[in-house]
Amino acid sequence: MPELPEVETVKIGLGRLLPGRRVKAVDFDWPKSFPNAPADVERFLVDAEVVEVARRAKVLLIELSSKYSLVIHLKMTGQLVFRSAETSFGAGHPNASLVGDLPDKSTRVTITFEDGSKLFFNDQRKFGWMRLLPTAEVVNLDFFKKVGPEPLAADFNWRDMKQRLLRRKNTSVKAALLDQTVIAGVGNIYADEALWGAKIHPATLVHGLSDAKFHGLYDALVAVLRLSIEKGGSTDRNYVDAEGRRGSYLSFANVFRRQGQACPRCGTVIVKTRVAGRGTHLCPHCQRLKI
DNA sequence: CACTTGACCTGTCCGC
DNA sequence: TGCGGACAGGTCAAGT
Repeated sequence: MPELPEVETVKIGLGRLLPGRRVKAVDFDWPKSFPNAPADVERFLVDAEVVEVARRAKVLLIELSSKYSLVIHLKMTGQLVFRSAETSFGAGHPNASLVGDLPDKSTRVTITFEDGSKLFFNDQRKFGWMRLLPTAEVVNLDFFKKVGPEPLAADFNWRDMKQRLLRRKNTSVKAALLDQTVIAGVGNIYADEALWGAKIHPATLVHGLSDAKFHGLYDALVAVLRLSIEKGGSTDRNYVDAEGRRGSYLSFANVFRRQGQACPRCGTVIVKTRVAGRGTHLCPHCQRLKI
């Protein structure tokens, strides 16, 4: 669920909150959520200071003064929520967190800083993970070696996108968009939204797309990602920003989870179906499948 | 090699 | 009301 815009929103939030803070203690219980040896955590995380927060694809990187970095993937239900020592927004406060008292039963890792503030890694479904790695080795992770280009990079254009997608020419365009080795950061929400924007049926085979469609898909994807970042990401079940607040993008969505409602463009009822093994939302009039 | 499906988890919702 | 099963979605491993 956290896709590129959600992870970017968390990155921006943590980038404002964490740099300069020094780690005092780390608590974790679920080994899969944080598989590092306690001795390494003691040596390279405790007493280290946060230098910078970055993002690549859907992965967050918290760079530390120890020359190690925390590499974090939120997968579907992961959250990174920061609480200052005195945070206590009452219910009804405009900045009230959606998340209650922490730690709670989905808290997998708690990082306490010297000033008493804390960073909680919550993950209901335990698919997400956090790893402590030498910063220099991050680029050597299989994931980083294989992951595709950032769709919002200044030098990424529709021709690059066409070329990348054609690596999966015999599969559906939706499956190709979701493939992180093709393009980084696109997940189910933004794949559906971009395909609606470009008037392409998600099951269309990549090799069946015209240049005009590739160009339109690029424009639609970039537009939807930018809009969502501007809105603080999606308002979805588990996603919250670094301060535990919802985003508002989903209220701007045109098809995602809008089955049964009218297509904003033509009024046809939006349907939900299954493409590439995923729940897929589309307008049967605007996005016709032609083989 | 290209492509598809299942596993990893927990919580929620739907039908009987 | 209780209960089983489908579903949610990111990624990797295993299967075709």
